[in-house]
Amino acid sequence: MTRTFPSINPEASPATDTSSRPGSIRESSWRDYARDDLPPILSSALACFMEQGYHGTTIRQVAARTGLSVPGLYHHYPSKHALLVALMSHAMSDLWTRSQLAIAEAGTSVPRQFDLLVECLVLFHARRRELAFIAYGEIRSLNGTARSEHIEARDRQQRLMDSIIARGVETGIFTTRFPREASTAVITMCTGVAQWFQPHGSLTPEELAERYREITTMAVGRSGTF
Amino acid sequence: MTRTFPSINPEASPATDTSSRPGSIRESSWRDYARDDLPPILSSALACFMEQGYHGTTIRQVAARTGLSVPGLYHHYPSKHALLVALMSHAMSDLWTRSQLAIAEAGTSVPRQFDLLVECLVLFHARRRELAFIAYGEIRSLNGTARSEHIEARDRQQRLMDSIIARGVETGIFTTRFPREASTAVITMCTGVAQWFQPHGSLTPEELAERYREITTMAVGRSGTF
DNA sequence: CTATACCTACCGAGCGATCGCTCGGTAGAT
DNA sequence: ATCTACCGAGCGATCGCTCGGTAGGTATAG
Repeated sequence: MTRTFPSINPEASPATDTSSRPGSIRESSWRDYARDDLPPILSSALACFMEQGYHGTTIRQVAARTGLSVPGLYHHYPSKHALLVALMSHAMSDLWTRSQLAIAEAGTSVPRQFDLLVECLVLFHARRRELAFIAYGEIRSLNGTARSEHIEARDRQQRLMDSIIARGVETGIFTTRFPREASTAVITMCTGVAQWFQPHGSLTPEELAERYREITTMAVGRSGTF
Repeated sequence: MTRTFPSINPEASPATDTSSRPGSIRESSWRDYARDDLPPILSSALACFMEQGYHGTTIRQVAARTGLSVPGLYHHYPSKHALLVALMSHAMSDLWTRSQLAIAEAGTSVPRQFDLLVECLVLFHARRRELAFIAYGEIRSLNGTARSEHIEARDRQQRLMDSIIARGVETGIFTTRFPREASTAVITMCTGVAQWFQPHGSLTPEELAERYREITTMAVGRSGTF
């Protein structure tokens, strides 16, 4: 029943190596969005889901976009639902990995943890806009265990922000009277970026992250100078 | 071609009159969500769209939920798409009407306009949670002119907040360095309420509106005392 | 007062199209 | 001989929608 389906070669480009650049021995990898490692079929599925939603997309459209026949597609994924699950879990695990790296880089300073987590969230939802859009908009299209696992991953992400803000309020660094709602508001702001950000707009993801860092900082009421 | 389709009687309940209560001659109507005037068919469609999305919902499900046959439903609405259009335009015009009433009540004070608009937005997205959820999540399911009209209505809502924050920054009442992004952030926060608010949770819509008023006030950097 | 006409508000049955998915293959590499 | 990586054809189910009705109310003519 539980067959393993191989995935199409995730483009093993041997030429460009962005991990080591002259001048910097080790960049923070959670800021790096140079390579998009989505296999071709998932990339096609993502494009279709963006345009028409999960239920509005047919398996034939995904196959045609990839240059495959319908049985050719089913050789790689057992069902239409599996395409959505693969996209969703990829999105949530990628965001979780980046978030943990960002917080690790921040060390023990709570305001710095807050700053880097906001930066991480904004960068992800701007750079992986389509993936994040689907991950937050198609939850109700998930069935069974995949749905509860996705919601658990989302709640875990929320608790990360909750705990940072709660610690900031305890130590008097953040002055907001409503830590829980402020956390929800900050998370909503950052994930909402995926719903309006335009890659060719006037702001780069990095510029937006800096502005959102300042706005969210004011929202939680950080004491001291800016 | 353009037949007019009548709507099912929007419940003419003659008994309860909530508009005039003892002690207050005229309440602000934009805060009143006592009566939900959605016709039965649209109410069924909304429930189905919430559970499975527009494309995931069949016309037979909507009909069965209303207690009608399929042709019976088509007597009232010419197509499945028309159900979505009716829900969308109802949501946007209701929100627009309430927003204008809120700002009118605020008078010429910019901070008060900001406060009441935030309160109006939070109340709407908490009290009309399902309607707002569909209105922001099913835009891509809209076709033709309905889509562009909906987007125009959404942009008009955004400009309302933009102009208030811009005036606040000009007069020095708001100190944010990024009025445009702060406006987007505030709108995203408030509309995002529809994605997580639970009617039977620990906060009433009114309590949440008050907390969000304070959080958004800090986000735009209002000068002076709180 | 009745007869006919016309209206709204529905429904049983079903049409053509399309859906997710599968069967039974083929081509090439190992 | 066996594996991966596909494909042409098509199956049963379901989709949005429609055809040709019926039941009951109201309006007008005789």
